Amino acid sequence: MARQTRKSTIFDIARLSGASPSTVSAALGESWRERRISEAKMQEIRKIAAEQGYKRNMQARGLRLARSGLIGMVIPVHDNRFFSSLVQSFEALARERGLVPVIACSLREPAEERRIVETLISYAVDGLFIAGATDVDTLSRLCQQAHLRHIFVDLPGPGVPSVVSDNYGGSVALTHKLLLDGPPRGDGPRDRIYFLGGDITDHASARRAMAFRDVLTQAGLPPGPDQIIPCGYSPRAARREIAALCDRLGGLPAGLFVNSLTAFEGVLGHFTQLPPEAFANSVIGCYDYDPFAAYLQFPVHMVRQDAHGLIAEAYRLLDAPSAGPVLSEVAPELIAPRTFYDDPFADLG
Amino acid sequence: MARQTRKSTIFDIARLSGASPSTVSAALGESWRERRISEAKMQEIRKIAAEQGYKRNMQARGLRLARSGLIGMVIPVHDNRFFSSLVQSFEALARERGLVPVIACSLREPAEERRIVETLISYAVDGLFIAGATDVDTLSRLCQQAHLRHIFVDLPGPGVPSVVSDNYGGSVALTHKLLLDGPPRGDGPRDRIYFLGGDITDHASARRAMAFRDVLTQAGLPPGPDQIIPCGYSPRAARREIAALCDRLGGLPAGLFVNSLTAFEGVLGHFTQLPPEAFANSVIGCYDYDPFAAYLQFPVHMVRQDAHGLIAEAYRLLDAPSAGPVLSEVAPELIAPRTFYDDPFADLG
DNA sequence: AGGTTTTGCACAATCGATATTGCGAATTGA
DNA sequence: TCAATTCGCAATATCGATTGTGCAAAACCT
Repeated sequence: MARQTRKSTIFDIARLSGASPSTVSAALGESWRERRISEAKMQEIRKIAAEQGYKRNMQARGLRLARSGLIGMVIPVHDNRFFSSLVQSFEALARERGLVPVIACSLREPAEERRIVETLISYAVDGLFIAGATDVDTLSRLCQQAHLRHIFVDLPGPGVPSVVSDNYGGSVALTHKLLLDGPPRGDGPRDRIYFLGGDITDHASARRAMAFRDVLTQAGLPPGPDQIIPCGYSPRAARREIAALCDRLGGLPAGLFVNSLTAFEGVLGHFTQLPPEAFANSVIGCYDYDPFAAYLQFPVHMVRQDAHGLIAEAYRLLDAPSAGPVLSEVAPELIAPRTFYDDPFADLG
Repeated sequence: MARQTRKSTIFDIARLSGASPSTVSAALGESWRERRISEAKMQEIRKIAAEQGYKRNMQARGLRLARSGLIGMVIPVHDNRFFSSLVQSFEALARERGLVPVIACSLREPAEERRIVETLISYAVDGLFIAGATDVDTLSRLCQQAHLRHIFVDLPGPGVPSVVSDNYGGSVALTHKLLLDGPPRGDGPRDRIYFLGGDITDHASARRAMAFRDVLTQAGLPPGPDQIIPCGYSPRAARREIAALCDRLGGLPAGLFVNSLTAFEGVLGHFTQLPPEAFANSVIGCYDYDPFAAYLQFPVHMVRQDAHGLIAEAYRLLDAPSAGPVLSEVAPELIAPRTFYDDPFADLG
């Protein structure tokens, strides 16, 4: 609390306590025992440090130790339930380990992803989680050059420990639901099920689309190429595409598999302009869960990815240098329409 | 790209280029001109550095310069549309300034808030945004001791630059809506409007509750003490309270003002167990906006806080050392039920 | 030509914390 | 009682980048 104009350093504490800087350093850290600082001295130094409001300079410490106490995470966007849930768990577990989380979002821009990773390397982060990255190869190369332990989440990296959802399994379950819950179908275009959103070149979307195709094919309803519309993750593009589709079909299709919450936002933007009865003969599903989206005017089947499980597994892989599988899959959960998932980790705000 | 086992430093680049470390430092930074490094040498050094995959050590740099290039933000939770929108804008604007955002969430725990701020001070962040903090006085004192520029967002700090929503105005508008859109009311308990959620001891909730009270009083319907239920921000508590209320009233009240998205999540948890017709004679409003919440089975009036505006204003105050008002208010926007707010800043994922 | 300024860079100090080493004094052992 | 440990701490080097200072050589001036 002392009235000082400069932040105090171990040298100030050393002067005030009559000890040497190295003793102060040891006394304030974990190592005072093995450095043979007497308990009395340790207590005294800590008392003075507390009085002075001393806080150790993590830059100096990090420079000396060649590590920072920071742990980084790259995500595409923040304001999306899936990614913000990932972040929420990432933070909690980081804090548990005494690490300080640094989160950056790339807006899915490869150049931005690169810059972020380079920056985090500059700050000597002790580990890096990369979620939903587009240019995984480059990022992984950067990290390896810097000897930085890193884990890919949601989208797997090349030969690098990765944790992803069981996208195939989740998509199989969701597609089944859409088939079974839908109205009895003939073979007109409006009787089909459509897959909308996502980028088919990324692993997650590719797996989901593959499952979608497989289930439909098995059911004797092999999808045509127009039934898969990977229009990216932008709400706007999704809105445009669903509007165009409804135009073509003269109404909603029998089933719609929306491949992300962001795309679903766009879809919703279109739906707001339709009368309630427009949904009567459609079943909607969305890969990813949002508690509000689960209770819309029309029933929505949702797939809830286990964000906490993904992150917990990612930390596990980060700790085990090379044990365990390179690609770890975590099962998602199919949430029935109008079901409130009572997330134990969400009851905190 | 060189095959090296250690991260390269300016000394390595110096050796390779035949220049001195100080020259390398200048050549790689902005100051090469004023330090009279010839353009040829500068180019040569940069080329070598690029080849070596050199990245400067921000800890060393930060230690020397007494600043870090980091900018911190404390929020209560991530997986909440309001805060994740704040974070999204915070990040974008930080990146624009060449700063690296460090975000930490406190789960509204005063002790955690303190630890976070202390930690960020240890890392010498160049500025700090504190959003939705509970123990503002302590946090502000910590920052002032460390000579750390800081701004309170959402909840104002004591005599410190703060940016908040016009909570009173927003609440007046929302309460009006609930009054006007509701069914014609008698004077039974189910004809009243209730205010649910939030912590009345914090500035935002207090202002909103005051506006709620004022509007009802002006309308000749002064609220009883039971009509304001500040049960905090936990979904679970809100769920419990709304269930209890419905029990007492024998159904939903004529109007419900839900004072945060997290509380609304809990309310929804209860609503999922009610039949659709239960909402027939009720009007629901929620302070804060979520695109999915805007399109639930029943109409919901929402107040969308201008997250981007709040953050932009906060950066402005952070830059202007003491100019401008200490408390800056940003107007929120009332969003009609089933309206899709097309956020230009959200169309990125 | 001889002095002055400018150019282009090297040297050394510095930021704050930590780990290794060293060195008296206290303690132990025989 | 004297050597051998052990104890408790101080000195010192180090992490990597930046900045003030110094010093030759080149350029300029009269």
